[in-house]
Amino acid sequence: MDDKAQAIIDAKAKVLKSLGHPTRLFIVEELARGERCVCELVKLVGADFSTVSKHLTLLKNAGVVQDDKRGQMVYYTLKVPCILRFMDCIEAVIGTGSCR
Amino acid sequence: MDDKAQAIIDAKAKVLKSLGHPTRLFIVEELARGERCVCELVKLVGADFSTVSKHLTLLKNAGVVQDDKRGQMVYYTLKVPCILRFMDCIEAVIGTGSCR
DNA sequence: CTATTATTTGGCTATATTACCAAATATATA
DNA sequence: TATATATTTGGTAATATAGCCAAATAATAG
Repeated sequence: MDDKAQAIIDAKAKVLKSLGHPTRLFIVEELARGERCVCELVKLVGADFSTVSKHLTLLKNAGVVQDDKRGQMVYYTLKVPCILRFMDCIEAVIGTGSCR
Repeated sequence: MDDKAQAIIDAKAKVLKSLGHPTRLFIVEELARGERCVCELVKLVGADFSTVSKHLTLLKNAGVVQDDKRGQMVYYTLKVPCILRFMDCIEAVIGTGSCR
């Protein structure tokens, strides 16, 4: 397998891995219903603020969510709603395809 | 969140997590092309026999692949081909939905 | 039965992940 | 400015993961 193919596999795996944790998957499914601030997610998840924040950072780094700071709150939204339709969309997440 | 909802999230996360490793994702994509024995996958992956075997066991436990021993060889196949269309199919993987 | 091939399992080490607490930062309000 | 709220960052300990080697199993060939 060449470097490029390997890089694509790695990127896809990273996205999948980011979704492969109960808390993060829960967050993604919650965000599928609309944007949420960190504080709302903290309440829903029931974990420490810092824990939720780190999960969100990881999801952001994977390209799954994006944040928007308004005032003192940070609102997160699903960057790729199609992630709920999924494998079809992994290519789009990593920018090598389109999301239908 | 009640226990049942949590169990569903956990199961989905387990599937996603199983796919969230480059080697395992590679294996899944290779199996999408047809069944392969462990020895073939070992050659393709380029890792130790035991390493590949463990990845396969993990994928099997996640419900993503199934094995079939014929003679001295064990052939693996994708249990849910729709995993390549994906999120749509996660429900099917854990038996709570259908795969189109 | 012995040797060979295919695969899994056990053991071990290095690395990564997760979660919490405490501290730092940023913004808004009194 | 002092204070409160929202969030992130740093530190740390417990747990989980990944990969290799060696040994155990299973099936086949001779």
